[in-house]
Amino acid sequence: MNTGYKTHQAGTLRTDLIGQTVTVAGWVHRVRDLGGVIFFDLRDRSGLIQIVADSVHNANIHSQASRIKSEWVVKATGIVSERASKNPDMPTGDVEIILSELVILNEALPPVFSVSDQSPVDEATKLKYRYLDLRRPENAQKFITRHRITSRIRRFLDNQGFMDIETPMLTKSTPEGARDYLVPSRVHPGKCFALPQSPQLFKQLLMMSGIERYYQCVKCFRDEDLRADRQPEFTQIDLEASFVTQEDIITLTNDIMSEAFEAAGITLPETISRLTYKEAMTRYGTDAPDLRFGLEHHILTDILGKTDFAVFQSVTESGGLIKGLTVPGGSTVLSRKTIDELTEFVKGFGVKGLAYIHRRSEDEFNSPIAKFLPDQFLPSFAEKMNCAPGDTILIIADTSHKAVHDSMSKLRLELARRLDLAKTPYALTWVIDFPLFERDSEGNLTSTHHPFTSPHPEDIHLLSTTPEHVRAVAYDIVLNGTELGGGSIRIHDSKLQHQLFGILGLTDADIDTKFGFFVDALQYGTPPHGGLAIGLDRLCMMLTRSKSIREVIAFPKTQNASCPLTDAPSAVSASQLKDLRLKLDI
RNA sequence: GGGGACGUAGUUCAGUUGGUUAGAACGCCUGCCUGUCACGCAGGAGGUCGCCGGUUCGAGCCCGGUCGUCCCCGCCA
Repeated sequence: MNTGYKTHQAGTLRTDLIGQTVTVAGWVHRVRDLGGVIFFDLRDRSGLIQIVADSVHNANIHSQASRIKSEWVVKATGIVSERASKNPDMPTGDVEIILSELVILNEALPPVFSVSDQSPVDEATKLKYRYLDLRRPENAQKFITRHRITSRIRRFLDNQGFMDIETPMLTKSTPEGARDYLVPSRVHPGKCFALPQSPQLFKQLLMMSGIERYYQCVKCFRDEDLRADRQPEFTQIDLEASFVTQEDIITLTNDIMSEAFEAAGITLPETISRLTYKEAMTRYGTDAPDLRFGLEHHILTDILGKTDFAVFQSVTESGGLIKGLTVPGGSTVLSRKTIDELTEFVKGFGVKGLAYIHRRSEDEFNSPIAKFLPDQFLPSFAEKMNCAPGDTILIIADTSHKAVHDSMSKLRLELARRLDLAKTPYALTWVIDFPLFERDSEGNLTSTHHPFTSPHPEDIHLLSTTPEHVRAVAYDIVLNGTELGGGSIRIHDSKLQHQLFGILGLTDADIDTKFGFFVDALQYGTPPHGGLAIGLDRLCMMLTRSKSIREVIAFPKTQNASCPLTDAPSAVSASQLKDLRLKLDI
């Protein structure tokens, strides 16, 4: 980057430039004033270079350099020289610039917090001065990585024949799904646009438009509560293709993952495994399992339901579920206190308790429920559970299957965290064969994925009889227990789409108001099509080993969805409200 | 909507059972210092203990409320 201000990037200077005169420009990172000689590190996006001003060698330049302070913006010219004492910790540590000309481009207030070290800062302060926070090299590096990932994926999709097409940000509110961010229309008093939760309908319309392959790195908006991995506005790598099968999308996405991991300098796991939804729920209790460690669940309803333990009996008789898992080395690692803590932990997910069986040695077991179990039951049970001497079996039983899956899933993660079991840094898996529908809290059928997802061809005959048994051609990709992305093959037949809306309880009038334009379009020659969306922020978060999604978003929101830097959202003027014909009721 | 943690100097934190003048490190200011790289040394400035109210002879500390930040549950097709 050779510009009017600089001949070189600070972090790129090496011994091959010794003897050359260079000009660099950037921020004063850190000053070490020894009196007669001043060292400072100049920082630009590329890194740091040490600059030295010597009072004997050049008294004038030394006196100029004595003024500078942290975060001043300067332009420095001098000869690249080999250092007398090299610094092996710096990429540029073999050389330094002997300062011959210094231009102070801008002075700066002392930074509110240190840019030159990585000391923690309160989140609100950090975000209020995000431009200082982003100067920290470790933080800036995340955006360099994010940029590399994004541009690699774009280039890959370009090469695969995908076209980048923009879709509207001002669009129609859809009542299903997350809460919409609304934008009132001035021209249409009382009516609102919604910001898109995803470009779902538009990308399908693009397939109907004959585009065949579409992608976009696109902002999506959901007005729901935040989490460490959730922001109200986030970016998806959204793609859709015509004349494709589930297998095509999975293969393509595996290649995208390969590109992304490589761009981040991380070796992609050798295998990207596949689980059906049913397997995932049985073995891990969740549709987004973390496969970096074992601790697989076993379903024990049949085995333990017939024992004399009253809890297991009553749970089984009322159609409940019993699950267990084996903790290697548990009888030493899981103290009484730890088990009590874990019991409290699982109670938070709606179950009443946690049973344990320590296998102290080959045939010595220790468990409060042992007395309810038949003679000679434990050794064979332990074999079935892969419970070796020294291991522990943990068991949860409840009438609510969901509570058992939930609590066992969270227990599995908690155990892995406490015992540091995740030895593989990354584990990717596909989860396929999702159910097409699930029941909401009132018992009504709702779409698991979204209402445009194609039913599994083998299950279409079940639509009218037992819809909850219908599988969808829907697939999620899961990285370390986090859902990274998901998609489906869509319905391209308007009659089937109509039938599905009907099963979801939509009347013809509902369909017409909400999706009329879409159902219309389906009838004009829709190709078979399908696609997927990858959460780019989450992907970058995981590939940069960040603790929060905020670290890979340049200007993120706080947990209450506000921005300390701009103070958004903020009150608007009476005249703005008047233009929109809005009256506040607060 | 709910549960939990936190809020003290510019920054990060300590602050004992409620008791005289609230401390440390880094940063900042002044001076000294020619090979540092977290430079070093000496000195100095810097506080509405988030805010409001209460209890008390007395509150950074106890109680209530409120605001802010984080984590989680609900929510996120």
